[in-house]
Amino acid sequence: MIAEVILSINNKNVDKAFDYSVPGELEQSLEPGMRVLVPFGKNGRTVEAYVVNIKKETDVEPDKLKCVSAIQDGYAVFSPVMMRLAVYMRDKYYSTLSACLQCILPPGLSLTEHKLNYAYINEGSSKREVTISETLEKGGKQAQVLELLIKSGGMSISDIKKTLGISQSPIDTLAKKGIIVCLPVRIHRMPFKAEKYARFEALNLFPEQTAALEKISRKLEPDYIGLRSVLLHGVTGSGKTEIYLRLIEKAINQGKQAVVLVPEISLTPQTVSRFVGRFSDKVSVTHSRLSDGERFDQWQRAKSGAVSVMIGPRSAIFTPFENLGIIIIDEEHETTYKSETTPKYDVKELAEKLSEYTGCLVVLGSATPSVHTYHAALNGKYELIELKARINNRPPEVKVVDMRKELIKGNRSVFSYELQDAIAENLAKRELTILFLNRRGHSTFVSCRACGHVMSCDMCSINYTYHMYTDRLVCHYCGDEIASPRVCPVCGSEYIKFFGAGTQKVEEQIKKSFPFARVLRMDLDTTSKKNSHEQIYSSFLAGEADILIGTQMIAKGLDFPRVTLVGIIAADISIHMGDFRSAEKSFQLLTQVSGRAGRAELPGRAIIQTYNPEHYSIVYSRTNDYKAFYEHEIDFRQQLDYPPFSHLFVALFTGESEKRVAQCIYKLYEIMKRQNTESELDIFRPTPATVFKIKNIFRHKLIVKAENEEKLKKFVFGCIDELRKNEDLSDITVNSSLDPLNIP
DNA sequence: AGCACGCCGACT
DNA sequence: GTCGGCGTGCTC
Repeated sequence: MIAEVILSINNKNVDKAFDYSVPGELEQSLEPGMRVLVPFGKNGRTVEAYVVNIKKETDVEPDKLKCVSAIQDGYAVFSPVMMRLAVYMRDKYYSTLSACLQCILPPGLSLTEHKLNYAYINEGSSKREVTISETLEKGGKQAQVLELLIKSGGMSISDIKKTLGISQSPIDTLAKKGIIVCLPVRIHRMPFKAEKYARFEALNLFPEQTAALEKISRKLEPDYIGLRSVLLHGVTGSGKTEIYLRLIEKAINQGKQAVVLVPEISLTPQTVSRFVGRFSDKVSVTHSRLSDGERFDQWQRAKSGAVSVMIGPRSAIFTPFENLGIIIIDEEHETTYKSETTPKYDVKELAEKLSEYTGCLVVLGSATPSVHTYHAALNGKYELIELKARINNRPPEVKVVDMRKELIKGNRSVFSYELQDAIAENLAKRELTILFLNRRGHSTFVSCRACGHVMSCDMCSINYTYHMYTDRLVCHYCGDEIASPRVCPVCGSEYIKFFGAGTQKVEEQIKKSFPFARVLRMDLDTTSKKNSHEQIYSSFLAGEADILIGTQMIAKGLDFPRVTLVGIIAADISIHMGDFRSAEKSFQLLTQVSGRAGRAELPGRAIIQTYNPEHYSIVYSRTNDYKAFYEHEIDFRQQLDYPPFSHLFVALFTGESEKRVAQCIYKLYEIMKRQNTESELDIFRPTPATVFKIKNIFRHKLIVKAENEEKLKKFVFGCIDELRKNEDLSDITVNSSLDPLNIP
C-alpha cells in the first residue's frame, strides 16, 4: 500500500505529491485526508504531511521509497470536498497546495492533542499530605497549588496558573515529586452559553418576505435543478435575518447544516443572539478572539455533528460539516470577505465552489451590494431577489448640508447650523443621537499658520493626529507619540493650528454647545479594553447617554433601536481616497450610517455634512436609490475599463531602502514591458503607495490591468519569477494581489 | 524549506 | 596542499 502525501512545507519546490509506503500495522487505519508524520530529506527529518491519495503501486524506485512513520489524529481532518477546495485555491490564488490545506485546518489542531492540561492530587500521596505541607515552603507557590487542588479536587492547569498568577514550574515540580498528577483531558471550551440567550421566536413574514422566502427555499428542494446562488438585496430593516433563519431551519429539517458568514466587526452578541435564540445549542460560533483551542473545539463540534449552524468570519467557510445545505454571506459587500494573506481567497468564490461540489445553496445578502456582485447578478450568475419595504418603520429622511455655504455664513465649527438645531431638538425630545465621523484619512492634523508646515511622523508618511485628552500628537500607523508643539519646529512661529475634527474634538464641541447632554464616545481609543465595546453599547441602549459619537464601528453590526437622528460630520473623506472604488465605499458607508436612524416606531432623520453635495455617491445615498447609484457607477467603470470589466493586479514592494524598493519594482516594470509583446495588458508605471512609508519601511506599488484573468495571472507571476532570477530580493518584501479590494 | 554536493580563492 | 564561499539540485 502506497500513500500519496503533501508535505506541510510551504514552498513551491516541494509542493507536489510524494509517495510513501504504508507499514502493515497502519494499512487498516490510514485513509485519505489524514495527517501523518513522514521522514523527509537526506537526514530523514520528521515532517507533517497530508494524505491526499492511497494507491497500490508507485513509479518511485524501491530504494528511494520511505515509510509513513505515524498517523497524527486517528481520523481524516480533510473531507474529500475540502481537499478539492484546496486544489481549487492553489490554482486560483497562485498558492501552494500545502498552504491551502493548512489554511483550511483550524489553528490549534496540533497543539491540543497530547498536552498535559489538567492536574489533580495523586491519591497515593494523600496520606503523606501533612508531611508534605511541612516540607513545602509555607505559603510558597507549590503549597498554594496543593491547597487549591485539595479544595477543588482537580483543575485545568491554565486555570490554576490564572487563579494563582503563577507560572508552570511549581506545578511541574509537584508533578515530578509525585504529589500531583497531570493528564491530557479534552475540555470543551464554550465561547458562549446557549441558555443565556432569550428565545427568539419566528416572526410573522410580510408578503414581500414570504415571496422572497418561497423563491429561495425552492432551491433547497432535493429535486431542484437550476441556479443555486442568490443575491438578496434588501434595504436596512427589511427583514433579511428572518429569511436567513427560515432557510436554515429548512436545511436543518432536511438533516443538513448551515454556515453563516458575518464580517468580524458585526460578530456581536446581538447578531449571535438571533441565531442562538432560534436554534439554541445547535449553533456554534467562531471568531478571532477565541483561543486556538476554543476554535478547535468549535471545529470539532461541527465535525462530530454536535452542531448544525456555524456562525463566523470568512474562515468559517472551512467548517467541516458532513452535509452542508446552505451558506449565507451577510453584508456581502464587506471587504473582509477577501483574505489579505496567502492564499488570498475570496470567500464568495469559495462558496460558489462548495455549491458546485456539494449542491448547497449560497445566499448573499446586503442592503448595498458590491458593484461586482450586483453586476454578476444582472448577468445571471445570481438570482436577484429584492426586498424593498422597511418593516415597522419609514426610511429616514436624509438631508445634505453644503459645508461651503456654512463657511460663507460665518460658521467655522464642525457642526452646521442645521445639525446643531437638530441635536438641540432631539435633546429636548429626549431622543437618541448618533454622530458619525470617519476619521481614517482625515486625521486632525496640526500645522503652522505661518509657514504651512504640517506635523507628521518621521517614520511613516502620515500626519500626526492630535489627541486632546493627553495633549499629544499620535501617529495612527506606528503609534509613535510626541508632545504637542508650542512653536513650529521649522520656522519657530507660535501660530500653530489644530485642523479638522477627530471624535475627541467633536465630543469637546458637543460638551461646549450642549453642556447638559450626556455623551459617549466609541472609537479605537475608547474600545481598546476588552468588553468596552459592549459596555458602551449597552450603556447607550440603556439610555445612560443622549449622544453617541463614533467611527466605523458604530456603522456596523450594532442595532440602535431608539436613535432618531444621525449626523455624518464629514462625508467627503472616503470620496477622496484615490481608489476607483472610493465612490462605492462611500455610498455604502453613507447608506449604512443613515440607516441607523429610525429603526423603531419613531421616524428617523440623517444629516450629511459635505463639501461635495453634488457627488453622485452623496446624491443617491440621500434618496436611498441603490439602482441609480449602480447605473452611474457601472457606467464609470465601463468607460475607464475598471473591474468588473477588467482585472487588476497590484504588486506592493516594501523595504528599508527606498532606493532599492524603487529600483526593484522598476526592474519588474521593465521586465513586464518587455514581455508584453502583444500589448494585451495595461502596465502602469510604479508609484509610491498611498501611504508610502510605515514604520520606516518604504512602499511602492505597480498596477497591471487586463481583461483576461488567467492571462494576467500567468503573466505577472511569470514576470515576478523572472525578476527573482535576475535580482536578489532578500531585502525586499513582495506582496502581490489580484483584484484587491483595498489598493495600497 | 533544508541540506548535500560541488567547484574556485586565501590560508595553517 | 586544505578550509570554506554560496550556486545548483534533490528530497518519495
